[in-house]
Amino acid sequence: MAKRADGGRGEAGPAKRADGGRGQAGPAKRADARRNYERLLVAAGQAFAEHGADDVSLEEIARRAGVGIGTLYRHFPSRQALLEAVYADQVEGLEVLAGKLLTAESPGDAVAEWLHALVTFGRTKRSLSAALVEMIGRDSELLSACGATLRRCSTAVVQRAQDAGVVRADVQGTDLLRLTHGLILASDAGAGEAGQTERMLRLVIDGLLTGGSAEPAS
Amino acid sequence: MAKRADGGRGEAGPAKRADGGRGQAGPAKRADARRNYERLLVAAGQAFAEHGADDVSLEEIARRAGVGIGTLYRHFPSRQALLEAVYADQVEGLEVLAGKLLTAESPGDAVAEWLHALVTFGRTKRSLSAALVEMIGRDSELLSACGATLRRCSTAVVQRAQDAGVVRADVQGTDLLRLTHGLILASDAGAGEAGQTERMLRLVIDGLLTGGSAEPAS
DNA sequence: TAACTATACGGAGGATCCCTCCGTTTTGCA
DNA sequence: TGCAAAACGGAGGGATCCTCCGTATAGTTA
Repeated sequence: MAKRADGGRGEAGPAKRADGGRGQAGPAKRADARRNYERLLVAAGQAFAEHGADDVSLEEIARRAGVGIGTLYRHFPSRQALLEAVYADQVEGLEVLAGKLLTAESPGDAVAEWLHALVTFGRTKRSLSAALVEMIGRDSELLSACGATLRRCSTAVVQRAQDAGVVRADVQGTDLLRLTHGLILASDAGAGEAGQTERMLRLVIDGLLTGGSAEPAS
Repeated sequence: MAKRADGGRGEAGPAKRADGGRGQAGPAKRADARRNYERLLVAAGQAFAEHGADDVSLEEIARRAGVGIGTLYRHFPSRQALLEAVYADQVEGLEVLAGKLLTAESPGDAVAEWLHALVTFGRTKRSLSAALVEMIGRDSELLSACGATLRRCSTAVVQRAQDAGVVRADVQGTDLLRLTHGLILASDAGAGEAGQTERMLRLVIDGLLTGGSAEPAS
């Protein structure tokens, strides 16, 4: 537990937002730079999800991404920066997904899919959490901004399903965030076998649907 | 940010309680072993408090304690084990303090001193927290046992002050734990200058005292 | 299309760190 | 005093981190 990272006095600074590669300011990055940036983000996301954010060497991430270690460090000056970027990227991905779900055919299925996405995201986030805790307080603007985004998306998806009458009226968007959070904690505390969370998740979804509150399916 | 510790596949095991050196079972340790054990505990406690539990190399701790790295590893097979031992030791120290406070002259001052101790402890604990999080779920019996001890001590100290009529009756021992917890979070989130927590702490103490609830000192 | 330059790439290398292993030293006891 | 078990201590193998700088490439201009 609590592996990786040493070298110590690396300062790391406020991790200047890492800007990404997409848009915003800057003198426009070169094409290969943007490509490598994306590759690193993907590789890091996978690696973190598999081994935990603290048990992956940056050199392995660079290897997976097919770039040199120097390239990784140019894009992400510190492990923190990479962590933040992965986190922000995933939240952005969720935001995009929410956008699609808001125009999906079935608002009910949209909620289910949204929950699935939240759980998947939450699992990764949890593996990041130990490391993310470190940046709370220092750069918590990023975290709070991402939190706000998630709340907004979740509320919108739920709202639409409620308007369509398929989800109970007394459910709040933020409830989903809490539910998934608890669900993840529960499922990896209870030595859960695979599929365990899947079952619980379905249970939750059934509970959210209108009319499903009287008789729990035995 | 999430430094230290690597080497990877070190397993580390359930960190077999590290037993300490004082009493309990075992074929009685040799004098020098017990002495070095204590030195390491002290050195680790200081080092963790100064640089954070993840930013101190075990070799530095050994150096501070004036022992070889091998000795450190014999006493504490893993960083986790050392962390746990330091934590348990500090809780034990608090327990002893509480015992003394229960026979102190002024029950009111005792509460104040108890709060101070809790804050000091909490600060260290916070620096340990990132690492301790890792062991929650795996070996949470230690944590829950320590938590119970703290609650018990806190309740006793408060109770005595209430019996003496110097602390409001609607205060619970566990309130102090929550208060200090919140106070610490607040003080290192708000870029607090030194003395900031001191001020807040006095404020809290004033609030606990009987009769102090009417006019907040301007 | 060819030449040119700012930008990006890549990985060797120095500095730590972790943890094990084993020869040497110390302690407790007969 | 002599001895064996227990403890000490640090060298060394393996792995990471992060920097530095020569080389390759994308974009641009003639």
